[in-house]
Amino acid sequence: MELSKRFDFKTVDAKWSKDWEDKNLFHAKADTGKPPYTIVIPPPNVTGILHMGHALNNTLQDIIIRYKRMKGFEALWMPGTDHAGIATQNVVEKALAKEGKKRHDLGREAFLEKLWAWKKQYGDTIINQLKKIGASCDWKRTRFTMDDAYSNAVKEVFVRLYEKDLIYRGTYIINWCPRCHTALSDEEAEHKDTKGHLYHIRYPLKENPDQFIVVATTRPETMLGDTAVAVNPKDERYQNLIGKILILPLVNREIPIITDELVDREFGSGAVKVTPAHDPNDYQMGKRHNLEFINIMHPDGKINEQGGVYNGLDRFVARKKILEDLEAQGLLVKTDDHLHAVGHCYRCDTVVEPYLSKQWFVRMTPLAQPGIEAVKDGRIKFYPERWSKVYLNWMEGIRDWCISRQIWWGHRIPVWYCQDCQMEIVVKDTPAACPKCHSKNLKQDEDVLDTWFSSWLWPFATLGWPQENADLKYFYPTSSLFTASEIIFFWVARMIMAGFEFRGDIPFSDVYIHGTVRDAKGRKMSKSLGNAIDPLEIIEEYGADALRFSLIINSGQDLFISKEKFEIGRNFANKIWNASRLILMNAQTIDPSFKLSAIKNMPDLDLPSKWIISRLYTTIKDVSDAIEHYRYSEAESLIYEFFWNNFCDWYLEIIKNDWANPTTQNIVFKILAESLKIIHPFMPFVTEEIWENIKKSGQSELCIQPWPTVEDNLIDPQAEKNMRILIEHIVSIRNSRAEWEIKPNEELSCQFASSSAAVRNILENNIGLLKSLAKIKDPVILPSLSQTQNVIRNVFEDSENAISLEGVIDVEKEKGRILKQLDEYKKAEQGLADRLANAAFVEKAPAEVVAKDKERLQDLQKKIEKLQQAIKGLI
RNA sequence: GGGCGGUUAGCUCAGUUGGUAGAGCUCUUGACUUACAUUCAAGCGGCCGUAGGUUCGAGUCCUGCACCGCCCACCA
Repeated sequence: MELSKRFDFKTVDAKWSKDWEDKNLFHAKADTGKPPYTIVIPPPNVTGILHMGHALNNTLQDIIIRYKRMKGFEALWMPGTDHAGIATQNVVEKALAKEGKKRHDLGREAFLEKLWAWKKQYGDTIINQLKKIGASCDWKRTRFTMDDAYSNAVKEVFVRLYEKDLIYRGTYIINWCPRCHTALSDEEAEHKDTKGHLYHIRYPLKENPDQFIVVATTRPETMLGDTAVAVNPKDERYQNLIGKILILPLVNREIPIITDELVDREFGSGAVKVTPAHDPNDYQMGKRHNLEFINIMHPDGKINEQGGVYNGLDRFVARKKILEDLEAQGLLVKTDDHLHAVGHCYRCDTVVEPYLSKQWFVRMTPLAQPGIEAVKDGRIKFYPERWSKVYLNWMEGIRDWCISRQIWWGHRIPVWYCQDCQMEIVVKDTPAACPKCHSKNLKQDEDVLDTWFSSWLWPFATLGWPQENADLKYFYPTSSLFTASEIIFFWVARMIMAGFEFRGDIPFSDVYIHGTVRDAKGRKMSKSLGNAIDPLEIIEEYGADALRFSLIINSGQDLFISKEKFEIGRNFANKIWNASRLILMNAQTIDPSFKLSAIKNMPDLDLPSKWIISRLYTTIKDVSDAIEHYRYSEAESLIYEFFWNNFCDWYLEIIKNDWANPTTQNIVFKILAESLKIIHPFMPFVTEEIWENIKKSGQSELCIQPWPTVEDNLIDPQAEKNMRILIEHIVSIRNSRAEWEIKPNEELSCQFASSSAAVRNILENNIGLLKSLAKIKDPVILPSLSQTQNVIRNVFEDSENAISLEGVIDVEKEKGRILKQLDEYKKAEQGLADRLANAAFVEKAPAEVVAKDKERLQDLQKKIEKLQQAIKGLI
């Protein structure tokens, strides 16, 4: 048994990915008798490759699913990908554009073929990348949101909601992306603060063209569609103008001055131009006042024939031209700088246009109700808890969801229109004839559904719904969901609604919201900014374990990542590897039946062994607890501290000369084995590889080993405390050695001085350890400098090797240090004394606290006394 | 305009029921001690953003303020 000199993660990672998959170790079956634990992956888009956010997201899921698997759950992690409607269509269109083609050149069918080819390629790439980071998904179950079975679920849902009158079709103002040529939901329009201008424009009165009303607008081009001007009914300034007719400049349309509560008297001029077809507020006003709705734009954002001379101009070109024309006519009063929120397409960043069009909507208010209650009463919990507030705010003010998209890649809306009687037929499968007039002249709706209209079914559609099969019954509801905060509205909230609507229950009980991965400057990582660190590059250079460990240890809140941050993971993997090498080199006679619990209470077991065993189980306990509470970075810190600082830096050093002892070998070996188990969820590859070399013959892979159980008698707080005292003294001896340069062959007598008999006892019982680790023949315990002086004087006084203390100690430096320390002690002493003199404190504070303070005070006084002596000795 | 998060060592961050501040990196000093230089030993370095309040005692609880960041929102 021997490990190679270096941890060769490249071959090791690939080897275990393959082994786990070949042996089907992550396949979960229904009704195994074990309790189920289920996670569904947030399906990555098939647009491209995995980024750092995916690496984080999937590592978090992998940690808990590996943990639960080892804990004895039937752990299912459902993998898959999302067709990501607009996003994917956009990237394929871009690729097509390079060939100088547009999607309409190909036609719908041929274009969709291209998309499926793309999906095949990138879907596979993404799955492979997930495997590379070590994701222990049930790969045989890999789903895609446009699989046949999945599409069936989508259609089922559409029909059901339609039949309950929760889906309707209507003409409303929606967010329109002129570049993607499609409607967007409210969530898909990202509002960004944008520097713009507020233009003040004169609209002349019909009865007297020399009289004006001034309106303020940020989008002057929309005036082509104005059908009124509104003022607040209480605005004194405009009382005499209400009801009068204006002549709309450039267009010469007659429009009335109306009143509406919506108008803010303070803003701008207090008069608003009303464009019912191009602004959501104006739309409301238009409805209220029965105004005309004039659509002035083509779907691509160019002005249409309603725009008169501006016909054919792009909206922004038209804006410029209109301003010039108004200026020329003396109608542009002034232009102010103005910061305002402008909606942008979340997929292509084009400025969205509020646009009047006929779309399909889902009525959300009735769906939201059970989802609100479930979070309020704790059936669904958010981690961290504060996100539940964000969720509830959105749910309580929810608005109807525009679900139709004018693109080709997606689930086609299952609605047919009879061309003869205009009947609207909503059914899952293509109808043969119109049920009303029996016409066969039917035409399917051209649109597809919002990509989230399929994603919101993910937790149960992946398990086979609408069929009530064994998987669904066993694995659903799922256990936890891991995602980023950006996705709460798009996906989490809607999954909860779908869960209740179609399964009558929560879809998952815990929602863990992790931070966003940013660069060192705090900017979001993105391809366009060029600041993205590719997880695959990190894997290539440092290995997947290093990537995982480093990401998680930084994952408390948002992550500020630079390349150097991955060194900690690389170094830790290296440490684990080398410690294992050392152990395998030295531990040759292992008793397979050896148990730590059996020897733990052996009376002659040395303190360090008692200590490390206790530390191991304390760590196991704390790590388990941290994982259960979604405190992953804390779990890693605990592991790191235990394995590196306790096990490697202390225990392995302590037993350095004791390898021949079979008990030592057994202990070390067992501690390594148990450590590997708890490290495995975080760093699966390196631990699995080492396990391969230390496991008993016939034992299976580490990833399906049981999680270590903690028996309370394995934890020994007293041993941990004693060892801490010992370590403190060893450290102080090391330091003093460095100061006084005592040569190795010099004999020093051993003297213990400690305020506490218990401590002295510990030291005396471990004199051997003190000697070996302090690396001098007889160690000197240094409670104070003066005492040390005495020791040294006593030893060397009569000897010809006597050394002068002044010669080896920098007296001034030492004095300075002691004075500083003395000062601190005195301050602390004063504080404590004051407190103890305070009658209220002694009376009100818990007795133990008072007692502790008294003890501390005595301790301090002793220390001060010693230091004062030391100072005398120096002078 | 509303809501949320942050402000602790030069940097990145821990700090879980309030009890005299912790880690990693950086820097400085020492060690090539054959498991590991992706290492080991040690040192330097903090009135815990600011002003108040509660308390015997506040990084920790309450209030105001400042700065940074995020989310939501129909002031055109």
